[in-house]
Amino acid sequence: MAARPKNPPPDRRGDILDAALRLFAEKGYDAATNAEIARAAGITAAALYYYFPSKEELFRAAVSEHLAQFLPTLTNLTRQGGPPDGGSQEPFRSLLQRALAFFTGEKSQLVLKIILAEGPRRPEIRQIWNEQTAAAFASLMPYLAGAIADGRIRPVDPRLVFVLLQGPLMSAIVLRDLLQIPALQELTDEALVDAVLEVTLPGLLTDGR
Amino acid sequence: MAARPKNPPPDRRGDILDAALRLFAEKGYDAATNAEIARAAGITAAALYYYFPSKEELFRAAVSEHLAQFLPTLTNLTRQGGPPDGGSQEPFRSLLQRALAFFTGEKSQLVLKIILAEGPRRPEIRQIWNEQTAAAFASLMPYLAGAIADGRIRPVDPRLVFVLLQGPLMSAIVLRDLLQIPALQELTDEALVDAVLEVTLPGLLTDGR
DNA sequence: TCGCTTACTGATTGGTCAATTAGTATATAC
DNA sequence: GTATATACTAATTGACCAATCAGTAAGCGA
Repeated sequence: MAARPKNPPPDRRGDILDAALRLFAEKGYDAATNAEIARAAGITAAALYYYFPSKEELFRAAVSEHLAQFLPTLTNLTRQGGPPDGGSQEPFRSLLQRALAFFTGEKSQLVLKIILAEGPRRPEIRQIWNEQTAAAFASLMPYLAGAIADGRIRPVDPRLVFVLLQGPLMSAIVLRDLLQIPALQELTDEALVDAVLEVTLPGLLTDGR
Repeated sequence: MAARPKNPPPDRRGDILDAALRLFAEKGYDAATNAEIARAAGITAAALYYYFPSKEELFRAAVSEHLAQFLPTLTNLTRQGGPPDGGSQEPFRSLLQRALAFFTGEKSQLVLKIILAEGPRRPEIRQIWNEQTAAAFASLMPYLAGAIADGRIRPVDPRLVFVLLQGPLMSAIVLRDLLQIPALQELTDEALVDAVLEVTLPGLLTDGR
């Protein structure tokens, strides 16, 4: 009977998007029902259709708008901590630390679960991912290319540099955190970053190790 | 009306498992229907229940038995190509090449899609993955630990060595192949392996670069 | 205070799907 | 050549779920 709520929450739409992101990540698109999402957001299933035209659109909005929230953090990864300076690993330590801290964050992990689960089978999800991360990628490539042009890091394809540095972080996030492989549980973020800095990075810097 | 088939295929169960793996990978567990799987296997949906007690059990069997097929290949990765010998990158080149070739294989990618999609939300899938890959992991760790004990590679936690070498491969498989990020499409397996050998590996070998 | 808009709820519908059941043609054992 | 087990099919059932719809209480501008 209660139609319009007496003390309305300030951001119902945001609440729905948050609930949807969590449930889509935890149970998958099909297994997460409108009723569950609505209940988690404090409304009924029918009310979802007041804010979104379909479950599909709600899904896309949840992924897209949460990814958009990450954009400033991602593009700022290369802007803070200073430029790579002659042979020093400090700017890279800062970059890797903040990148890893970001991707192990709770919200990020929810988004990553969805991207890994639905991305490979949904072109529109891949497109959202590509559009939203393109800016971050586009700021990282000149950062690396510039360091190469200045002779601070060896002339290696910046995309390879990216994969070499980011790969170990991704491996830890997927294997340790998402798949919870027992043998990797004791790996700390610090040890991982240190290892990349001590093992991989020297192979990239022009002054060797 | 046609009940028992006139010329029965030799491995109906295997056909079902193959069809199930493909459809579960392409569409996800919920979106892949019994009817589709059955049709792809050349039978009706009801006949699935002659071979498997439920859709869940079929799913588990498809993942588990296909993973089991990979086991010999995975454990042999460290046995072929020779042991890591003094400062040479050759054994590692062979190891990385074969590992990457394996994981970019068609069947492997189907399994990987399922593991990445369902693993994070299903403990039983993580368990199957852990059980089946534990043997490969258990053969890799002494391989690396032995090389450390012999002083051929630097004393770095073998789990970190694993993550540093495997991470870039995983990054390529996930970002380039599964998420099809445009900027990474031109990355070849060869260039990737070369980069790991030239950049990351020298940081691990005792004689430096 | 009236009328309109906003922000919902409860009930219903149509469709889909996993699972069950009863039946049947083929092969195999004796 | 009959009996029994094997390997299925067609049809049905029950449950669930996305989406729709009619209604309704609260805010709001004139």
